[in-house]
Amino acid sequence: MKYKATTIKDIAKALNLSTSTVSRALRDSHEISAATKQTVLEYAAKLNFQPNPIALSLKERKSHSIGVIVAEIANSFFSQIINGIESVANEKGYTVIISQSHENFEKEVRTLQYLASRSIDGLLISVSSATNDLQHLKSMYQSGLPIVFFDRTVEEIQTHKVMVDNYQGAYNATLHLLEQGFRRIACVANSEHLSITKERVGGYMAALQQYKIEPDPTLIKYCFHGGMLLEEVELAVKELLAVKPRPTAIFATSDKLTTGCMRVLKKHKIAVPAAMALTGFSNSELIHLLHAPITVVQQPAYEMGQVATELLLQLIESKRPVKDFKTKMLQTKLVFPEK
Amino acid sequence: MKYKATTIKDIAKALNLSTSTVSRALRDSHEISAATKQTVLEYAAKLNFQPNPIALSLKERKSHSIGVIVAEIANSFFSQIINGIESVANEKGYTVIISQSHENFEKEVRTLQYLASRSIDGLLISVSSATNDLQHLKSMYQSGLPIVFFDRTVEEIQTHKVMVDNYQGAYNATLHLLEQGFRRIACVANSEHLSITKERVGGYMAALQQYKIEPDPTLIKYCFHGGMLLEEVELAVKELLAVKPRPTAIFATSDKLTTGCMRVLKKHKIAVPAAMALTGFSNSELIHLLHAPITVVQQPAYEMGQVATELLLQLIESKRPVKDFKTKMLQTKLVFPEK
DNA sequence: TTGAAAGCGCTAACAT
DNA sequence: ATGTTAGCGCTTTCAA
Repeated sequence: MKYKATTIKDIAKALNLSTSTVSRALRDSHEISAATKQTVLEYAAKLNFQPNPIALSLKERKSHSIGVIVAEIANSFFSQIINGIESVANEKGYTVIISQSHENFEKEVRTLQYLASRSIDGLLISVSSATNDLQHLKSMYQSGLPIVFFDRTVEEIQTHKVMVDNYQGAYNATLHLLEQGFRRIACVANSEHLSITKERVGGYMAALQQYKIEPDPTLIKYCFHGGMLLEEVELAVKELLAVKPRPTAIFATSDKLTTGCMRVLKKHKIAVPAAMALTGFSNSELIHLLHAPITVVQQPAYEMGQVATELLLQLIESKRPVKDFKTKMLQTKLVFPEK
Repeated sequence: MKYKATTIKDIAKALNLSTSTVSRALRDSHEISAATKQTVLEYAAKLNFQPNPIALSLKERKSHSIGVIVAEIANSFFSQIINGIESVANEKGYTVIISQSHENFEKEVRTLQYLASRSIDGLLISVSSATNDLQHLKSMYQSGLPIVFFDRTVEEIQTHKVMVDNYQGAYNATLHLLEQGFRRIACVANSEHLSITKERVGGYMAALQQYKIEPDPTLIKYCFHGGMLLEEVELAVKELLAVKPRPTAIFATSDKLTTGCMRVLKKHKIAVPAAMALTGFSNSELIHLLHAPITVVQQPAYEMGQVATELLLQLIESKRPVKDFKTKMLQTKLVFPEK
């Protein structure tokens, strides 16, 4: 029951030309007379002719689509990144296919296979918190799929990468707590596998050391599912509350963990910041409306999406194999509560 | 620099068969010997053969992709709907292409054209708050594109529709305010064009009338941009605050408006609910963490996405033109603050 | 300057 | 049961 679009053939027939001539006219070739070109163009415009992208793809062996894998789109940070990705991709004529790993390794592998089966021309990925084995990405990469990592990058694969200065962001946030007088500062971190976790925990520890405080391993809790399961955050916070002497502040290394901690603290009726201060990474637009106004590390998510996409399209459209890979590092911003 | 995938031809050559035989083996045709089928299947599996979806699309004149247009993905309500859409679509082998109108009419028109140019097999849409003219949708529909409307539907186009019982949801929320003793209840509504606006304002008025309160038109404010511009919400709230006697409660008809009102009230240091009660539609997962715990009308967004997609795929895959169109109405839930 | 023909990967009607 | 061929819509040699 689908409408049959006009093809180059229809135009050729109507104008008594060959399909190649019509094609040339539309592609603005030089080997064609101005008059013929004119006729074809006018007729095509009248019929609102649109070249069939699928036929084009088949011919060019390019789908003009790129795949994106994030943990979940219902997360301000990722949805802002996606907006940045789309702004660049659409402008360059690429379709964006968005998939979610839900912080699940098997889902990530399956979703990558799915994207590959849809013939994506390239991939943008922020790996899931459960991803440790990189075989699925390595084999795709080796078979020629251009990949750009953003946010959560991986060491083992040599390609373009875009992230924020996680170390500095975490350092700033922790320093802010220290400057406010907190000394027992705990850290609720994402999965230990992730690049961002190592970098952010590193920044946290550096700030402590700056204040001559020896980082206490019992104050660092890792959440394998990145906060997708509230229970794991609850467990982490509970354990922290049991540590003696009790920590007085928490630094959470991701959006989901920041709001997760908030949720748990509220549930246990622990006032923020009176009984427990809280700060963390977050790009939520509702952050200033939360019952406890907290300071957060904000990432230039939109920009990160744009930069990553530009790099990917460069890879895709490059004639020769690219060997010079860039790692772009953007700056975070410490955002204080609106008074 | 893209990897060249194995094709049916490669297999045929290697096995000394014709492409049609290989094709038949892979498609599990009956007109083929078990032995040959076996050989082909094994070889194909070894090479990890994946049929080229683009070639298939060209052949079948189907892209196996569906377009989705929502106001913005960085909105819990919509991202939950998208999750529902993807769950059904992917299972049935369809790719979902997500686009955002950002509540802008021109963007919606452009994005629809873009989707059409990508040969989508069908469209799921919640129209933008700025959409009044439906020509773009009508002409697509008339030329044969299957469309299912969800959330914000339109009267003029006869097709499947999925939404919640907006009237009842609004009625319940307003009634809740009335039961708490509020009598001067204002309404901050979305664009007047939208189906959801009419229905929700209708439910709001019905609840008032139930309490023998004559709805006061000066207490109803419409936001053309659906709250995308905080200024319009601020203006609405300011105007409401100037009305004498001043309203004591606000019912907001959408997610963006509910949080928008909250933001404005906070900015103007108006305590919620002491100085102004607030309730409204919202699917935000952070709603219970807000500084003022509010009651909200929650929609079964995930389910809405699933139902809409099932209906759309039905339309797409139907052999004969469908004439019997369904309008599915789901129920909302009034969610109270966690104590 | 234009047309004819091949080919991208696959399926299916038509031979054999 | 298997092969040959045409064709989906388009671009691009190669001929004229």
